[in-house]
Amino acid sequence: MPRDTGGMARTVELLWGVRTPRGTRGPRPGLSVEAITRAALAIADAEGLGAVSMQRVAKDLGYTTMSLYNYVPSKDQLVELMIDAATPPPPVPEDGDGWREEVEHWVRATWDLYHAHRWVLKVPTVHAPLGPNQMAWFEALLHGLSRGGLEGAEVMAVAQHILASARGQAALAIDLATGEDGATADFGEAMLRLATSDRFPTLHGLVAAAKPGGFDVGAEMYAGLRLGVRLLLDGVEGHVERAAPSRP
Amino acid sequence: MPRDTGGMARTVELLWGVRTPRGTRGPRPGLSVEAITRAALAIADAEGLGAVSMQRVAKDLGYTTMSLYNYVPSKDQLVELMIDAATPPPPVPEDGDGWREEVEHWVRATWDLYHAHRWVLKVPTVHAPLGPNQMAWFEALLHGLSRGGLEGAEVMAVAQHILASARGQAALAIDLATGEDGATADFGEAMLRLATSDRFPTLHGLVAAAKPGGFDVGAEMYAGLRLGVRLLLDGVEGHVERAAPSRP
DNA sequence: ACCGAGCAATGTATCCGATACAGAGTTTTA
DNA sequence: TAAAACTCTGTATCGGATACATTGCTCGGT
Repeated sequence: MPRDTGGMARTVELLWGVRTPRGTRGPRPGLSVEAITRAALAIADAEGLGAVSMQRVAKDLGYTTMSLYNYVPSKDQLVELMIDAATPPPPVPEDGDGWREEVEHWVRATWDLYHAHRWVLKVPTVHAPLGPNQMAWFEALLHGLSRGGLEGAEVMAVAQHILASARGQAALAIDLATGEDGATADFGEAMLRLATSDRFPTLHGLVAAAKPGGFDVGAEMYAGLRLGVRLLLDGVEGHVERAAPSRP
Repeated sequence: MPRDTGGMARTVELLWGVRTPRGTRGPRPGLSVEAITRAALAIADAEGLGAVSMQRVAKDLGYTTMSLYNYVPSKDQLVELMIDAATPPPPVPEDGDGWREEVEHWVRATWDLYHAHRWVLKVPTVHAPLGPNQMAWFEALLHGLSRGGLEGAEVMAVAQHILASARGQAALAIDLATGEDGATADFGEAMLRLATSDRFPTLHGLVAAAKPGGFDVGAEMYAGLRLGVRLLLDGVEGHVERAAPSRP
């Protein structure tokens, strides 16, 4: 259990660069939060989260391990920073797009984002988007959704719903595609052998039906995500119409 | 990076109790996979995943750390076992229930389940439900959904969608409620301060609107989850009707 | 009964990784 | 120009996972 190396206040400070204005004394700093974050991010992108250790980051930067602690209070915080740093500006909605298209583009972009930084999905603790970039990304989703006509709290609920789905599907897809954790390619085999028709009738049926021919897990799962989102948005439309039948 | 302590084959073996029939020789085993799993589970439930170490589990059982490795090839595998062990038999659909009710009950049960074992949401790598209990739980969802009239692959897609949402919402709710990782109660405050109306107009609006009065995060978020699921199921209904308008 | 194969438990040792702490050297400011 | 405020460094501690060698059962075959 990591100690209270600052709590949320500190995290936020770091994420938003509101660093307590350290005096102008002492030697010229050779490092910076940004440099450290960048280095860590590079490692994670290239070799996975497991390869990111304070020692490793420091070595890549040509400094001592402990020097990092002058800028970042703990590794957990560093990971926090990495996540935000991995998040680019959100997709810009195209001019003619309806709100549904805007949302669907967002979903696609999110899918791609997770694929570009698979390690993000391995970070255990997930909280609300705290950093500026994460927040901006989420804001983009809210923007699209809010055009759909939902009431305040509903927008938030549906947004979280979509975010969770995207994340979950991406995580699964990546896990199935990359045979990392031991959940490997021979997954279908095991499924078929284990999901016997007596104990798991529905599952068995589905797996058996899907069996014919190896298939592209990624594409398959993205299609699934897409379908889910579409159905959800259908539901949203219906809901909005029902609530406010006063529309031209 | 944990070595290949068995791969999925081994994992599955363990989860399903298909242990290679170890000869009948040698001293009477004092431990068992089940006992170890139970002990670990108890620790996690009581003190969180962070408190679970091989040393700790062994100590609780009154054995040496290394003796555990006679039964469980690695800690990762143990966690896998814990997750499956934490999953009880799925909710049984009540007789008069329509398929939507069945699904919604499932969602509720899942929500409760995650709350009963918060640590599960902190396990980084998530794969398809592999263990028998996990599989049974998922099967229950598939069962409900399949009654809705979706086509094979669609059932799977929507099921994963729902599972991901439930998991995501629960994770967030728990994270906000439990001030664990540093994301603490003063969350709303920070939100308001950071989500300025110029950079995050929509978010700002929503947060500001929701502000009046502290509120029950848990209830609030469950309502959100529920709404999302309902809208999704609305979408499913529409989709099914559209696809097969031939129904009494 | 007897012996050796096969296995359970132990104890010890290694190898990280995070992070506390105590200098040593560098600027700045009073 | 000395003290203050820092940045880096080096070293040390504290877990945690897990390899390995050892000890001592216990059973199956004689």
